[in-house]
Amino acid sequence: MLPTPFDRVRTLLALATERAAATGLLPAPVLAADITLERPKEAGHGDLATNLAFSLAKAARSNPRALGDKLAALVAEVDSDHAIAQIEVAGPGFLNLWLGPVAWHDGLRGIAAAGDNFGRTSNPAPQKVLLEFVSANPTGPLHVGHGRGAVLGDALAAVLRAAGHEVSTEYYINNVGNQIHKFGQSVWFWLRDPTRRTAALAVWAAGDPVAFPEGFPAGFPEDGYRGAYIAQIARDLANDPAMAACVALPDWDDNAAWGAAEPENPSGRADNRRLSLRAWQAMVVRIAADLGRLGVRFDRWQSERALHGLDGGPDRVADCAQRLQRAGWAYEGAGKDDDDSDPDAGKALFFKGTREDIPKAFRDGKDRVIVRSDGRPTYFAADIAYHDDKLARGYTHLVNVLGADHHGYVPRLKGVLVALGDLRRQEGDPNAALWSGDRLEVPLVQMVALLRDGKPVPMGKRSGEFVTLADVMDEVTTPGNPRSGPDAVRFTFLCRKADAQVDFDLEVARRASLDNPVYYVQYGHARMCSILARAASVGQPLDQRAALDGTHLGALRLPAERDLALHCCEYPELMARAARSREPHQVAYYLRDLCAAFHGWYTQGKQTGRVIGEDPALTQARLALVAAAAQVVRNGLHLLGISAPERMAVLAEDDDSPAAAAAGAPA
RNA sequence: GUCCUCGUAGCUCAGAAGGAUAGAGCGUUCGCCUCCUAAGCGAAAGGCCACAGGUUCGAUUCCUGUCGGGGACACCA
Repeated sequence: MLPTPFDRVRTLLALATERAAATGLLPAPVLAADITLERPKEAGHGDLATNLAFSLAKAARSNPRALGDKLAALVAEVDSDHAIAQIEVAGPGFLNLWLGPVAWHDGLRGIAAAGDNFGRTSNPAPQKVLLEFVSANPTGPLHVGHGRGAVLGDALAAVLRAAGHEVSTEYYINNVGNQIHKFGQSVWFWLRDPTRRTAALAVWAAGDPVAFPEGFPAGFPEDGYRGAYIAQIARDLANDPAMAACVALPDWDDNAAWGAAEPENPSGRADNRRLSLRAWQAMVVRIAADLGRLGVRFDRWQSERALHGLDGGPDRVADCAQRLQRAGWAYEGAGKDDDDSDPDAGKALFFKGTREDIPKAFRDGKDRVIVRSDGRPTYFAADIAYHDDKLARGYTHLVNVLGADHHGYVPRLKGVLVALGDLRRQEGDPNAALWSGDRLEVPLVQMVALLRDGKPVPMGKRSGEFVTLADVMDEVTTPGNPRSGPDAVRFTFLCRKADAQVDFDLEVARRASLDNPVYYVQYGHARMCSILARAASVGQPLDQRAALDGTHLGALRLPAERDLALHCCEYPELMARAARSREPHQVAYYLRDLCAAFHGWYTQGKQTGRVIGEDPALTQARLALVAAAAQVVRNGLHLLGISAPERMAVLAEDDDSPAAAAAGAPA
């Protein structure tokens, strides 16, 4: 594979530092991978620039400019191919360099040769990453906030894979506990009263989710789930013969909150249990469908029930809790529920997350309960077992994409990894070093504020009224193009870094216009494709062979052409950066910038000569450049899970009717 | 109260392993299609990078504090 100009220059600079080290100018050479190279914003600063002389000046006991001069001379010595046409020391000590034709020509040839794989690099030190994201409770449909986490996680997985890491994705299903209990109970309420259910569904169908004239139906469980979807699940289950026995029961006891801790009543009433099971499974199916529509698929769905051994197999949650206690990381103690009223009550088991030997960044503010005084394990206990299992499976990096409202949970989880490491050391596990707080990274995803035409869309889970991810995709999809909705949702989320709050304006996302950046990039790709198609239709199709060989590239003379080529060649650089910082949004910004560079060159061509012209060599050279740009944009869009259309339908004219004009006029 | 996070152009946001004159879109103003998509391009205007200290050759970037926006502080998940 042909090196990109970036790789090539890095190699040369590294060679130069080797020579410098050999002559005693530097104490040690620099690795190519450690050299930062950038495309300067300023045209006069060369094609590429590096701050290498700054970073080495101190070690060389020299000043950056003097060192830069020497490095520049050494670079010229080692550059036998003339990949670098000119190199100069500028400003306080930057090395600015201009590329020789061979360097960027080879870059373009490399893109043609790599094709759909351009941007994927093999990594000398691949990380084994387990990426957990979404993991929303299966007690309700996904909303936009989940959608953001889904898009970010999915794009991050793609970026990491492209950068040569080994990635698995997982969704953790919290199918045990109080929330599942409430959820099942809520479904049960509607299931056993068909009359009221039908009436309620009619109210919802009428369009107003909270318009119950007499208030929400009496007897509905306190803190139950009040959404219409609950009644819909009940309706779907109503004809299931297995549910019949459940309907007649006087009260609700699914015991979903249990682990195996109470042998007297280990599993609740079978009929209720079956209902809960059906209900959350139905929800998981719906969640998976919504995610699938968004283009998000998981390698694995991890059931919390399985960790508890509720579906057979060992109870790994209890096992972890016991071992932590044995190792001195958990203790039985008194908490707030521990009063005099019930002397028989057991003691809760606390994880000692406040221990001084936990590094401060991973230390919790207080000890947390992992097994309640009644013997039921908490969510935290299950998560301990889950993360223990993740590391036991050999992953070197655990990445959990979490909503920012869960940030308080992070230190506790990292503290647990420290404890598990110590535990394994005590047990003599040779792999104990794999367990440590810094194995876990938690990119936090900020909230999404949903707007419609600049005004907030009210959301509130308690009232049962909230806008689902599916609703948003529906609203943002343009008729005739089912991909448009998911494309717009994905790109909108990827246009923000994760830890910034985002306003998602339904109107803007639906609009096929410039304030919707996905159209800008897709249009760029379509325009490139239509040029290539046009060339073929006028009898001058791109000569693939010549593009691979770089036969005609010498005909490209404009600075804008070299810039565009170089911009394309930067794609793998960008990918490595995005992977390292876990920031897929960088890809979205890169694509937008690349398209802007292309549009600029294209428009300039109306003066300086269009792509398809009289000179066959120049035409071929420009077509090769366009093809390379199209390849990169396509690869980037596909990486982000967004379609890259080859043509886009021309939009209808704006509505210039008097009514519209009047509406926009000042009053 | 403790902790986390964000404060960059009128608006929405990029940028930073410390580096050259801080960028883009929208909005405003002025230009550019006989043409392979004007869903585009060029230009102008718009900034004490919240504030105050510190670290050093150099800070919008790192550290500390202050002030603002958001969030978290359960035997919920």
